[in-house]
Amino acid sequence: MTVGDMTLPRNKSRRVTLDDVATRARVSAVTASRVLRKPEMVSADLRARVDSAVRELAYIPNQLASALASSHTGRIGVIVPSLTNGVFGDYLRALHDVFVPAGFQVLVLNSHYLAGREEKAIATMLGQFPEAMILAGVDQTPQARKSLQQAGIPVVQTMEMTDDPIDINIGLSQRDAGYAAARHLFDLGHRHVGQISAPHDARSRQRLEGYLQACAEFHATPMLASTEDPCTVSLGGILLTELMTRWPKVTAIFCGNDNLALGALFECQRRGIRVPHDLSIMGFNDLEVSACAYPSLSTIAVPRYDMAKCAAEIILEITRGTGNRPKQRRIDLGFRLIARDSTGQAA
Amino acid sequence: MTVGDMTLPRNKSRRVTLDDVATRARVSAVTASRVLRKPEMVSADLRARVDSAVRELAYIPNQLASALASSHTGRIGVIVPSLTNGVFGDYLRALHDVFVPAGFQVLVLNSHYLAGREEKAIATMLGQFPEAMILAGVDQTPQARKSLQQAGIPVVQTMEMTDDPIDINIGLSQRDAGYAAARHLFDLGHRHVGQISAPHDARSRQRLEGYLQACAEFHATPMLASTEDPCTVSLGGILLTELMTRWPKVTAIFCGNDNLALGALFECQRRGIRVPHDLSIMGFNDLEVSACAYPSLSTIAVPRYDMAKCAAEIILEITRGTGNRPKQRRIDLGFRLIARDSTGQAA
DNA sequence: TTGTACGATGATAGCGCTGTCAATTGTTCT
DNA sequence: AGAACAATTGACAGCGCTATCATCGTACAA
Repeated sequence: MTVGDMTLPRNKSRRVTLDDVATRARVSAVTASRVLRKPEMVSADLRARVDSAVRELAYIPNQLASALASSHTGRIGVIVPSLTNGVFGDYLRALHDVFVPAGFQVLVLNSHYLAGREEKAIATMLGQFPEAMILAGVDQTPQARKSLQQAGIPVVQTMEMTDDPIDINIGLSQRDAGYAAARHLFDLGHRHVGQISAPHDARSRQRLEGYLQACAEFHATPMLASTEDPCTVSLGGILLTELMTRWPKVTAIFCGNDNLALGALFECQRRGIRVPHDLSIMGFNDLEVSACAYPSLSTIAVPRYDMAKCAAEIILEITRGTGNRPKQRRIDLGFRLIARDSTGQAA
Repeated sequence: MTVGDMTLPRNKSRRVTLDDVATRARVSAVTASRVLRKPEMVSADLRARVDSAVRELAYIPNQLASALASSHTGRIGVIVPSLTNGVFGDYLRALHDVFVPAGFQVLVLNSHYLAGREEKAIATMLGQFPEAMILAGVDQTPQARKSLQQAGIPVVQTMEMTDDPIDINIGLSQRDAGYAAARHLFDLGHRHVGQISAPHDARSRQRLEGYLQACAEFHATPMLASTEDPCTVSLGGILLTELMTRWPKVTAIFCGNDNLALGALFECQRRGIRVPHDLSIMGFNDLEVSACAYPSLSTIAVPRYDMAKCAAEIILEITRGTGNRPKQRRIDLGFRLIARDSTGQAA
């Protein structure tokens, strides 16, 4: 039997453990552990030995054991209503950009725009002992709120504002943004302004309220088409048709989001409705596609990257820093109206 | 001191543990554990006592400790190159549809189309001790392959086919699909067929090869425009411009994916190029938007939902069933060509 | 030389839970 | 009545890792 054999894992079917690495590097398990966590505390010689043992054995640390022993999971729990919605792409990217370099792991769960699913997702997530939680929206169930508060970790609610945050709240006023979108159309001289939406979440409804407020201010009749179906691009076309059938005089339309706007735009092309000459189309979210559509879509840009980045940085500050919390618990990051070619002066 | 005090967690700042529950219910920790995992093994009396203790203390099991002790995490590791790409929406949905009802938890990590990131993601994931891994693509690094093989868990590579799977392979021939797409254009009589792509992954390159094969068969000159930039809709417009500047005679174009096709379509609208009269556009993936674009986009539909579902079901069979593996390690689920309005006969 | 300080390394004891098997009880059968 | 058995319950020993403190050696001041 060679030395090489001796230092191989004794049990072929067993996973490689830290002890295997330590044995092979002829150091103690503690030292091997230190090489992985605080290399500067170990001499160059041993560090090299351990490093090569790790490589040779293709050792992968057992994070379960590590987390259990250190009561430090290095996990951040994130719950979003949808993974595929372009909005959350930038949002998750920002979280990764901040957390991954800081040595944290981002765990994402999807609530599918359902409060019940969100509550379950929160419970599941808490069972993993995340060091902080980031949520989209502010309408968690009472049960979920209670669990989150008991967990004793930083909790950031994002995407919209609330007067009563669980912990920290970073977002924007969806109502104001909806108002601004509608207002943009009224300011262009339109008096027959419709709205289409697929309101799964409170945020869609708040944007709708903003629209209604603008209608009231301009003494205009609200003209709505909406559905409970999940939001898709083709739905934009369907809702547009529905709206224009009911209110043929519509000259401008505010779409609950850019996907609906895109669907509406295609439907206009299909039906020979010129945009913006015959109909102005306003979107919401400023997805990447909106800028290059033809005509390019006017929309509202929400600071989704910055929102998530801000949330992440605050959590980092609390978690690893001196544990000091931000001065203010509520941060409004605002929004930007982006007027492009799909909206124009009323005839 | 009352009995109530005695049964509260001794340390206020500590999280409630199984021992706290057991103490309060006046049973042993093992029994408390059984009530949670195999209630039928415990008498009704004790079960009730433990249940109420759990509720009163708002006990949340520590999954870390549980997993460490039982070496059964109930987790499925999934690594996708992108979360926002519409393709992976259906894919992840299928995985959830199968795994969540079966009591598994789906952990998703994003490799951002980078082999290095994928290797890291695989390592991270394996550190969580998943009971199976599902990967997109077949081009894992040698190091990653080694780790996966050592892990001794089912590994399913999806989205494309390989002759040398790590374990199980479910997908389709991207090359054949690319060939079919290009062939569709040649069959319509086009002889100047271009291709635009943003080939991050091997799959894009294989589709490109399929295109090149079709070109060779029809004695046509390959006309390519591609970039290393991340794929966006607007990129479709940019690449189309590049292609048509270089080869003005192009009458048909095969786009590496539907996003590029959409961008190309908008660019055509912008420049007054009629689709399909002046230019036929062929996409790939059959995203939701493709069917309702104007004109609707011809494309290749890949069985992304079925692929993931099939992978999930095989894993379930192996993991919980008698451990028997599928008869064949390689499963080709094929693809479908969907001819819509964006492709037409050559003039 | 002796003592002190400090950096590097190791021994030990859990983290919270579950697998295993032993102990206890009650039940049924001969 | 006693044996055999099943149904419950508990004691114990880890899972793989890290926090903590003890130990060792070396360098430096006294």
